Amino acid sequence: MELRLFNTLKRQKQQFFPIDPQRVRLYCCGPTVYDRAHVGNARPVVVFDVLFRLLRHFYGSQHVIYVRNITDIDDRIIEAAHNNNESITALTARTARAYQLDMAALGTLPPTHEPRATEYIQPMVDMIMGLVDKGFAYENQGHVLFHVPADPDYGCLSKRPFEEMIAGARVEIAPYKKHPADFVLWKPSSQEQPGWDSPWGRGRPGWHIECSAMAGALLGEVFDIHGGGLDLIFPHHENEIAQSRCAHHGHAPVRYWIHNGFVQVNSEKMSKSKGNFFTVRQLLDQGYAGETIRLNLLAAHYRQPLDISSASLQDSKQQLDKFYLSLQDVPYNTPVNAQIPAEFFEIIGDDLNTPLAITWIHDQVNAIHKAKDSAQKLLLQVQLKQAASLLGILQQSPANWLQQIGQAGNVNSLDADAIERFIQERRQARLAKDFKKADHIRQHLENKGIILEDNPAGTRWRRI
RNA sequence: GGCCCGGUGGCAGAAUGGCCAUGCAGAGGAUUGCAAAUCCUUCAACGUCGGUUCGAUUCCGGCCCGGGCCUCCA
Repeated sequence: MELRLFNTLKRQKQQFFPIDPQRVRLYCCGPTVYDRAHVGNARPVVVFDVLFRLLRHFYGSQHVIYVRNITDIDDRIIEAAHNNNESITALTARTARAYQLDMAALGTLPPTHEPRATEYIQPMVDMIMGLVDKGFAYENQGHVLFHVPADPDYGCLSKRPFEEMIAGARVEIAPYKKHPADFVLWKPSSQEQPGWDSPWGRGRPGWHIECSAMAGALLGEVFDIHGGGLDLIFPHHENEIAQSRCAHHGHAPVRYWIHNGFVQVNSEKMSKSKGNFFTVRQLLDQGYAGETIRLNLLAAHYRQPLDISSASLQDSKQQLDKFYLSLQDVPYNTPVNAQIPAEFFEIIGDDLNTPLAITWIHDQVNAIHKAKDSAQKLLLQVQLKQAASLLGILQQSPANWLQQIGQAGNVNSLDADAIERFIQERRQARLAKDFKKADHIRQHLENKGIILEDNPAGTRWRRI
């Protein structure tokens, strides 16, 4: 399989070659755990999960190392803990756990490593010391700053001309900065603020250094793929590159940078600061299955903006219903020699074209319905499940989806036993040619969100 | 002010220099005791003005509109 990825560094698609096929390494910027994750936060996680699955399939699951950090020290955390009247450790532990549960609900695999920033303070301090020693950073008034003009390659990712970046820009002017673009590696902490001892006194790390330190510690000085949202290109990833390169013998730390577009609400970026967000948990509580949310997040190409709404979620749910309907009655105990068709890899390998992959699924579903014999049908069904596993969907039993999980907003109307009793009653009525009664039962169940489907083998039910 | 994206049928959303995307919705039909599911047929789009070309939704340029980054942000 050929995997091509759009590399932000080059602004074009490039074929992916790992540095070491035995150790394919990727890093994704994880959450700052001060609050629940909203749907926009979930997009890169789901996109990266597809990439992770694809790489595991291709290189072998034990040969892919995926790191996603948890930022558990940050000024927003300090503030939120203060507002909640809660300790920082309690807040971050609670929020990190919620994050893991929310992402698991979306069907994402846990990353190989999930390092916490507070567990990597020493590597950060070491890295900062190295930068100071080499003349890329300086201390001033208890702050340690990265001196941007010292790095001639600064701007290689965001492609911002250095001078123009300053002109008219809203950069923070601080008295301790030599240059307006210099950014904080380490800052002093007051008595109330959390802090760690360092050569520059008690303090805490700046925002960007943690990713450099954790990626360096777990993946090495140079690794394969680094991703995150479009909004991280500047300044976060630009600064990360600068720090890592200058600390690590001038080697660019990452070969392929990939960035996802935003989840939008009414054509505007979903963001905490705008307040136009909803959390993954809220959608789950409204009865949308995690798999529905996941499919919705994969319905547009990852670099395109993606509007999410009750209509788009409903559309995704309906598609999953349709897919699962085609997978009913798969005799899974029958051994099948099936492989994912090459055309599917061509689609998904072309910069993760998930919308086209979903179209492929529709085609496959259509072929299943038209299959001439049961052996061919089974082959197509197994292929479908295998291909869908790379997208992280369609892995549960159709009955489970159609009667429970997929219809979570409707599971309380009638329980399965009651439905079965109605079906038996209707069967008797039909045998007696009492169609009026049979139709009455059908209508009664439909009013409760239960659809009955008669077929030669009997009657099947599902929720809608 | 600087830099960067995008504008496709009623909606969602891909690909593509010349012919069908696909899904939902709509119309008609097949099937069904009635349904559901499924199948078949069908309608319909490429912001705008120029340029390149035998031919452009697709390449180039201007314009209009929307979004984003430059401050925390996935």
